[in-house]
Amino acid sequence: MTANTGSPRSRRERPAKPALSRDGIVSTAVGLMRAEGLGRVTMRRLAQELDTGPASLYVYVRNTAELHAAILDELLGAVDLSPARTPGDWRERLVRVLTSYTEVLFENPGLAQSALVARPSGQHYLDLLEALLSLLDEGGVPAGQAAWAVDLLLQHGTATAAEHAAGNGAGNGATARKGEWDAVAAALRDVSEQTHPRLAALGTELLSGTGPDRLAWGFHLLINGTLHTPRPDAAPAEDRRPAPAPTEGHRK
Amino acid sequence: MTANTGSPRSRRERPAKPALSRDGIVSTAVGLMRAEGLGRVTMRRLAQELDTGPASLYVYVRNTAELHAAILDELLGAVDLSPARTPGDWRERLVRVLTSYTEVLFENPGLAQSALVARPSGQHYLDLLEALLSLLDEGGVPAGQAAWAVDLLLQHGTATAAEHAAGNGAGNGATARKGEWDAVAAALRDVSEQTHPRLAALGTELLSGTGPDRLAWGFHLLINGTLHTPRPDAAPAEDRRPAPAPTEGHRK
DNA sequence: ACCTGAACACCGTTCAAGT
DNA sequence: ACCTGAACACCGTTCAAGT
Repeated sequence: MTANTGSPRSRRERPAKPALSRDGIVSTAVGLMRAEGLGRVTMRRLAQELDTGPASLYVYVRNTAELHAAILDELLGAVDLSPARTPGDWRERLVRVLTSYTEVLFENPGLAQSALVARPSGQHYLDLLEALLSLLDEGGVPAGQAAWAVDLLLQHGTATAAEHAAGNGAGNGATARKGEWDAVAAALRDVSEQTHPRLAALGTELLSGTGPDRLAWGFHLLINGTLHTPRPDAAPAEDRRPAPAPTEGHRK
Repeated sequence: MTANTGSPRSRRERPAKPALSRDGIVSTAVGLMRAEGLGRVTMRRLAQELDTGPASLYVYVRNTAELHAAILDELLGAVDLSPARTPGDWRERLVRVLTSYTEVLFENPGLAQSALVARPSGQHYLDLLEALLSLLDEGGVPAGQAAWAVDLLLQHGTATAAEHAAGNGAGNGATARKGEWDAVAAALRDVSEQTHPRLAALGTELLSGTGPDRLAWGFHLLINGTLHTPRPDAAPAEDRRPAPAPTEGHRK
């Protein structure tokens, strides 16, 4: 109801300068990112897009990190959570959700980098957490382990996506990364059998496998590890229940 | 022998401007970082420190990412690899090495952030890889799994350290992070039992535990997971050896 | 060759002042 | 209150020109 303020006199081209609001700023930021890449989503460029000065944005957003987190939460709306509610092997479904999450970040590795530092805390992020916890519960993972494991699972996806960032968005990505990759590959090739026997034996095995294969392997490894690793604070003996009675569907 | 060039006439204060070299640049960068934080290790500031213009640095360093990677490799010299060569439980020793790695990065979270994108490939990094592989081998982890697991283990340490970065080095860190953390905590507190039952049930359990406890738990989880997760490409049936004959010391 | 001055095209954030 | 012009204090990288 308080939406259409302002006079009917519009400013030339733009479809009437919209009033500033946090949501408006974030959604303009998302659009700008889709159009020009994260590297161009700066306070100054964003302000320009909103036809104002950079200082105005600071009324709604604390800093650039918070802006990035808000953008990310918006993007997380595209994560496919449906596997959490369909039948089938819970591990496979869990990996599907996590892969979807990672794919979203892969499209903007720069955001993944930000996500490690400034976590989102919006609606979509909470939905994602809930879906993951629900799948872990279905798999019979004890609640305490699940609570800590979610972080690890998301961390793996986030970090893997972040690894593909280079510079901050614009085109130079591929070239720069090739340089870095070759550096590691070259270092491994030139390694001495005397000083680094195991490295020499494994050779390029360290860099083998496709991205998706390694990502999925990592998720499976984390899931298996979770099932096999009780928390260090697993309650003092006196307070521990007899046997943590496996939840329905334990180990399938 | 080619070291002391230049005339004896020194420039006022500085102990005679040293000739530029990649090593000199990197070690000056390390010093600058120790003195003023990673946020001040910029091409311009570094050039100033070396008494030259920023353009000169590009003769020796491709870009800022490569500079950061070189700095990191230098710092990795401080990682304690001795547990790889002492007796005792291999898992504990493995975790000790990984913890030492993470601690080095914790002192400069900004570098951890860089490390995800621009991996080091220098001497110290190779030494670290060799030590980790040697411990995994001692634990009877099949070579293929070990080759992939190393990345995951280091990724966990790197990402955990990177999470503590804020801004890019200078003081504002603590304050900024507190804001972010509170945001997640607040979001979790206000979650609805109807829409997010599991989140509501777990509550602050998700954020429980000390940093070191969670870090170590993560490492143990990864190690356990590695032992329980064969690689997807584990060789076609025809080419597979009868039974991967456990290496010496399998499962201790 | 190796080195660099100067320029190009930008940044985040703050604050005093306006409406 | 909400908004902003202008300033402060910086950036990475390139390139033509010097030695």
